[in-house]
Amino acid sequence: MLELAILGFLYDAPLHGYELRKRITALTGHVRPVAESTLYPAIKRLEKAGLLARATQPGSVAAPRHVLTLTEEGRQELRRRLAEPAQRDITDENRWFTVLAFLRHLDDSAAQAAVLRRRLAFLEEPASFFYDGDRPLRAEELDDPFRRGVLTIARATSRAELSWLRDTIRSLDG
Amino acid sequence: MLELAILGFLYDAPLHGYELRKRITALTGHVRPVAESTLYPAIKRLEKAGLLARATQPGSVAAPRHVLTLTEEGRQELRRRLAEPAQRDITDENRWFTVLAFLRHLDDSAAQAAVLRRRLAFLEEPASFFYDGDRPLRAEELDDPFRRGVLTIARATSRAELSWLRDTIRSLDG
DNA sequence: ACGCAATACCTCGTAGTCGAGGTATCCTCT
DNA sequence: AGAGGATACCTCGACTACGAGGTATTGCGT
Repeated sequence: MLELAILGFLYDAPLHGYELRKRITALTGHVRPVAESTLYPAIKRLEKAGLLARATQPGSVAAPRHVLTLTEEGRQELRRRLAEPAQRDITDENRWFTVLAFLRHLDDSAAQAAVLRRRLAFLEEPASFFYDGDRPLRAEELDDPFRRGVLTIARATSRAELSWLRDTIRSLDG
Repeated sequence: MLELAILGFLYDAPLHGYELRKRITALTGHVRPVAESTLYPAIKRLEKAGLLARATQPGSVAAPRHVLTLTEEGRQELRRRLAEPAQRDITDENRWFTVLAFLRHLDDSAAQAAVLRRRLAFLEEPASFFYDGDRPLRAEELDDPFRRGVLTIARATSRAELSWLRDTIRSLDG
């Protein structure tokens, strides 16, 4: 998820690590903060894998900056990760939002629609958080107000997302 | 999050690992599956920390079961984790839902309301996923349909959750 | 002159997570 | 009789992530 965000932000323009960190913090930081000690090793991983290159620039403000640029492999890798997300990236909302934030970088609208359809299929599966044996429980059947809240919130999200997905898939297809 | 779920399920009744796994899979598995190789070490950690005890029972169906029971420290620890969740548990929806799933185990309704108020405060902060400099962008200002989707969905979730939170806090206070 | 915040990057140890694989029992279907 | 699936638990190596801490520069306020 972090690597996807790095690739996604660099796809638009070269950035140095510190700026990248600010963008990632803005994107997902209020929900899931990213420590510097997670970001810098991730950058090194991607560099080692040949997905990005760094150019040291004398510090415009303070310490020397390492300007990071995606290589052609890096650009391909982003498109590949967007076109074929892991199942995790489809089901986990945090990861899914990261995919959505960069999905415009897929230039093929059929490929974009295919990704949205995977999320649609996931949301259309009958799933609950709470079961009576194998039978999913509805909010109304729960005594616990907090568990009822979970289902109420999840249902509202699901409804909003389903209608957005259907609209967007229709407009990508048409 | 995993440890919280283990403590939460065992708070109600002793279970063996395999059954615990099924319950956790039902609770959060459709979003974020839990591998066995994550669960069993987690059980051992909790056992080593004195939060749970295991009793080997001759296998009723197959291999011998290790029935897991919370110790008094374990029960206290669950209540402590529920009463004072880490900020992560408040902001990350996956973790938050796990807190909610077991919040009924806090016997003090004022303490329950305090936890809900932390979530309320978090949701009431103005935050977006996308910024123009420091200014949070609204869905209408975005050209990108996918990013617009992120904001649309997040806004629907937030609205549903805020109204549920306010209602529930009111009924806990009253 | 001094401290402090912001910029910018880094290392280290620890801990959590995962996939792949292993072991063994019992039951059902063929 | 044998295969396969469910039950039930485990190890191992690799990777990712985190907090704590470190380094160095620039600029602002007092």
